[in-house]
Amino acid sequence: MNEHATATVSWSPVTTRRGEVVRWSQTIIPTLREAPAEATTPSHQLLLRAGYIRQVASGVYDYLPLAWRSLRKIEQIIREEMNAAGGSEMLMPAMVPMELFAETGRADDYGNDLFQFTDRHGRATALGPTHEEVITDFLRHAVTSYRQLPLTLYQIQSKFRDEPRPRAGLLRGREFIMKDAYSFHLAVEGAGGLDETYDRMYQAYCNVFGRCGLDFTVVEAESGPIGGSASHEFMVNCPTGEDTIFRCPESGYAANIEKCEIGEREWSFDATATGADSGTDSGAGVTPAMLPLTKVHTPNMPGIEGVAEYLGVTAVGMLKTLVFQPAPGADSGETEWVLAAVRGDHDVNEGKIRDAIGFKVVLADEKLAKSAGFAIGYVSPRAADTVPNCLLVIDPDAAQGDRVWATGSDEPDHHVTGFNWQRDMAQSLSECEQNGAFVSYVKVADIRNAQFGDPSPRAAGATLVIQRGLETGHIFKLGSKYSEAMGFVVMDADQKRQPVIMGCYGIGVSRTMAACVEMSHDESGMIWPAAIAPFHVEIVLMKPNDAEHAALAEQLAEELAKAGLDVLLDDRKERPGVKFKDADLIGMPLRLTIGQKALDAGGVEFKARSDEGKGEVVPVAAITEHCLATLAQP
RNA sequence: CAGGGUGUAGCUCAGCUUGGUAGAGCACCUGCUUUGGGAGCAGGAUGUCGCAGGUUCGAAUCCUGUCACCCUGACCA
Repeated sequence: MNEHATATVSWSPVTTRRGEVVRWSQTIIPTLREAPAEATTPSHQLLLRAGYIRQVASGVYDYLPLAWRSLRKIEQIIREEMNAAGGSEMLMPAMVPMELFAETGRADDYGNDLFQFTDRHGRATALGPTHEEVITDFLRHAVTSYRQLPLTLYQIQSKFRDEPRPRAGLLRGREFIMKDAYSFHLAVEGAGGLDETYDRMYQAYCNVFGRCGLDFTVVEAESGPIGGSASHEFMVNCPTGEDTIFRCPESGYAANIEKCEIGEREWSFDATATGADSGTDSGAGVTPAMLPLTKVHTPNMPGIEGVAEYLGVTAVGMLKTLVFQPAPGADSGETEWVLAAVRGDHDVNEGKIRDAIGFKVVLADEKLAKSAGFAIGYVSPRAADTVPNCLLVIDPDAAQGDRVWATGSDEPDHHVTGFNWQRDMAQSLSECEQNGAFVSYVKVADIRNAQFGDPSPRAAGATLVIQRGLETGHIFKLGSKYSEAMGFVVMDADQKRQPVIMGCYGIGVSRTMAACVEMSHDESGMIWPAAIAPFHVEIVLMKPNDAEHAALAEQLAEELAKAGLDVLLDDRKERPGVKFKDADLIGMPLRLTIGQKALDAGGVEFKARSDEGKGEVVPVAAITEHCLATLAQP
C-alpha cells in the first residue's frame, strides 16, 4: 500500500495548501451511460450520470465523493469571505423546539413546510428551515449591552423544508445545505449599523460567487415571508433558470418579477386626449372611436382568453378587474375591498398594490366577495361605484380614456364591450385625474408585473430585457421583527432599552453547486470552474499495466499536488474510450493523458475541458507550470 | 392540494390491449482476443413484475385499494 504515501501531509504551522491525489480505483464514481428517467433538468441528469449524487427519497440526496469535494470547496470560499466580512462561524442544531417558532408566529407562516415530529416526551420539535429564532434566542440571553454590537454570526448546515413539490434534483430539495448568517445592530444607519454590514455582505456575496467562477446578476427583491425592508437576490445566469429577472441595459437596474418597477407610463381618462398611448402599448385590439356600451351574454367564461376570443378582441383590449381584501391584521381604515384593474394581458402584483395603497391585501374570499355584490369572474371597475368601502386601483396601461374596452358587466355570465372610462365612470374619476393621488376612492398606480419591453424605471427611453436565473443567494434587512417578537433588547448609551436591528444573509450551498452545473456544461458533461471543481486535474492513464507509464503518472500527480493542485488519477483497467467519456462527463478543468503516442512525442497530452479537440503534447518537465498557468486564466 | 404520467434485472426499456408462470440492450462475473473516444468472441449469474386484496384452473397482464417516484400548476431558497 505504499502508493498511499503521496496522501500523507507533513504538518506545518504555516499552511501552504498541498493538493490531494485520489485514485479512481480507490474511490467510487458511479457514472451512468444513460440518465435515469426521473431526471429532466440538465444539472439533475449530469449530477446523477457523473456519479455526484444519488437520490435517497424525493428531494433527499446522497452527496457522493465528487460532490462532497466540490461542496467543501464552495463552503471554504464562503467561510473565507464571511470571516473577512467580520463574521464568526458557529453551529446551531438542526432540531428546533416548536416553542421558538411559536414566539414569532412562524409556526403558522411556515405551516406544512416545516418538518415536525414529537419526541418520546411529547415535545413538538421541528427540523430547522432557517435559524432566526434560534440565534435570537441565544443572543437575547448573551447580549445585553449595545457595546457588544455589531455582531455577525453564521453557520453552514443542512436545512429542512417539506417542499410541496421537490424538483430538479439539488435545485429544490427538502434537505439542502445552506450558509445562513445573521447580523445584529443597535441602529440601521451610521457606524456599526445594519446598512454598513448589509453593504459589506453584499460585497462578500459578490466575492463568493465571483470566486466560484459563476456568472451572476444581483437583483432587487421582495423580502418575502421572512419579513424585512430591503433585499437583494444573487442569481446565477443561465437560460434554464426557473426565475425571471428584468434588467435595464442602460442603468444596470435589475430586479425579480415580484419587485421590478416599471418606468413612467402616460395615462389619461380623457376621451379626447391624443398621444395617450405609452410606448409599451402595441395598440392591438383597441378602438379609438367611441362605441356604445353593449352587454354580451358570455356563459361560463370567466377567463380572459376565452372571453376575448368570443368577443372578437384580444386580451390587450380587455380590462381585468380582481377583487382583493385587506390582509388579516392590515390597517386599512374604512376600506373593506380593493379592486385592481389591469389590462387583460397583464398580471396583477399584490406587493405593488400594497405599496400603492399602504396596506397589504389578499385575493378576496370568493363567497364573501359574492355576497358583497361582486360577480366574481365578471367584475368591472364600475363595481367600485356600487359596493361601499371599495377602493379602485388602476394600472396606467388600463387607465386609457381615449378608447373603449371590453370588460365584465358585474353580473354573472355577461361581459360588456364599448366601456369607456370617462363616459361610464366620469363621476368617480373626475378628481382622480387631477393628480393621480388618493382622491375619493380611485387611484392610478403601477400594480402589475413587469413584462419584456416595459419602460425602464431608471433610464428614460430604455426598455427592460428579460433574463433567466437561479437564485443562489439572498440578503435581507430584517429590522426588528424577530427581536421585538422575542424580546431581544439591549441597553443603549442613553440607558434606554432598544430592540436589536437584524439582517440575515443566506447562500444555498448545494444549490450553488447544481446551478454551476446548470450554467456550465456541454453535451458531453460538466465543465467545472477551477475554484470549485472536485479536482483541478484528471490524469488519464492509458496503460495502467505499463510500469513505466504508471510510474510517470504517480510522479506527475505528486508534482501537481506539491504545487497545490488536487489530482484525480484514473488508474482503472478500462478501455481508453470509457475513460475519455467519463473524464468529459465528470468535467475536471484539466486533463492529462499518459499514453504511448504522447510519450513518443516527448511528453504527455494536455487538454482543458473547455477546449475543443484532443489537446496538445507538453513536455513532462513543463506540465506543472502549464497546468498552473492555464488554471490562473480567468 | 389539483391535473397528468410511471413503477418489470444495477440502468434504459419491451411484454399488459387479447391471462398460460418473464425478455432485450447496456452494466456485472469467468476465459481468450483487443487497447487513443462507451470493443469482439465464448460462457455465466441476475427478478418476491412497487405492495395488499380480489376475479380465475391459472395474473406482470383484468378489477379494487394502497404506496413510491416524476411532470404541469399552486407554492418556494
